[in-house]
Amino acid sequence: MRIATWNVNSLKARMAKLEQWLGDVCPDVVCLQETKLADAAFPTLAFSALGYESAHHGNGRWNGVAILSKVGLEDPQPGFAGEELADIEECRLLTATCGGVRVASVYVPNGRSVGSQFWIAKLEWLDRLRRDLAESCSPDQEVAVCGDFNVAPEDKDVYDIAKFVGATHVSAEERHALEELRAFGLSDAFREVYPDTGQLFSWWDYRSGDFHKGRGMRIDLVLVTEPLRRRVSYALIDREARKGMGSDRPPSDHAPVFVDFADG
DNA sequence: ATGGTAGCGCTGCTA
Repeated sequence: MRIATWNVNSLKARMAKLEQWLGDVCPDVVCLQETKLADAAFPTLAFSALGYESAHHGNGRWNGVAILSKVGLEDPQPGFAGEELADIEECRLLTATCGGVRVASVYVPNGRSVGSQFWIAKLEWLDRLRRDLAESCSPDQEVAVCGDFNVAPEDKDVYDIAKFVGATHVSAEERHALEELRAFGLSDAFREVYPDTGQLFSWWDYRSGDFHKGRGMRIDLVLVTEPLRRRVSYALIDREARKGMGSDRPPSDHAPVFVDFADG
């Protein structure tokens, strides 16, 4: 089973690219972030025509998460368990069961700057995700938490840690919150395949030509429980998909990431 | 270089 995650930075702007990519890479399950769509505008039929069931959780201009699946999609849960849909202001979490795996598509708040109210809210959101996971499933189950975490787990996940002094995405508090989430029993599937390799990034700032200068961060993660960790057979950050499609519109600022799991 | 680009949508916010 191939599980992918991609922050598309507007599904409307990226749909043609995504359709091409789905055909090229054939993932079984895809977690999308930053669809920037309301549920009514989500292209369910287009994905259906490509063989994917889908679920979406979005309310328009910002955020928005989705899951596509070729292996079934059951019990979709928008937001945190028990959270009233009407109370959700920012659509950042969607969970569903796909081919026996409990899959979560997550879009962790950016945090903007260390110490800001938005950064504190980011830490609280990560803690809530940790609690939600602990209450709704077990580390013995097959669980994959995939998405844009807006945290680079280690120094080797940024192009030059010296450039990030005092910056968000690398602070001790953010990394601690991610570690606490992982303490549930989650492994960074990408690191099962590339345990030590640096300079492998999933996001580059649009500005200053950072992609072409190799100035990026690895913040898009596939976190899996032990029954899945044992079966990781391959992983890739698809940099090719971060490139444009020739003369038309720009690419997303994120590259898709996928992980392959051997049959259990 | 306290800049820069992209998306949404029409003003400036978010990233």
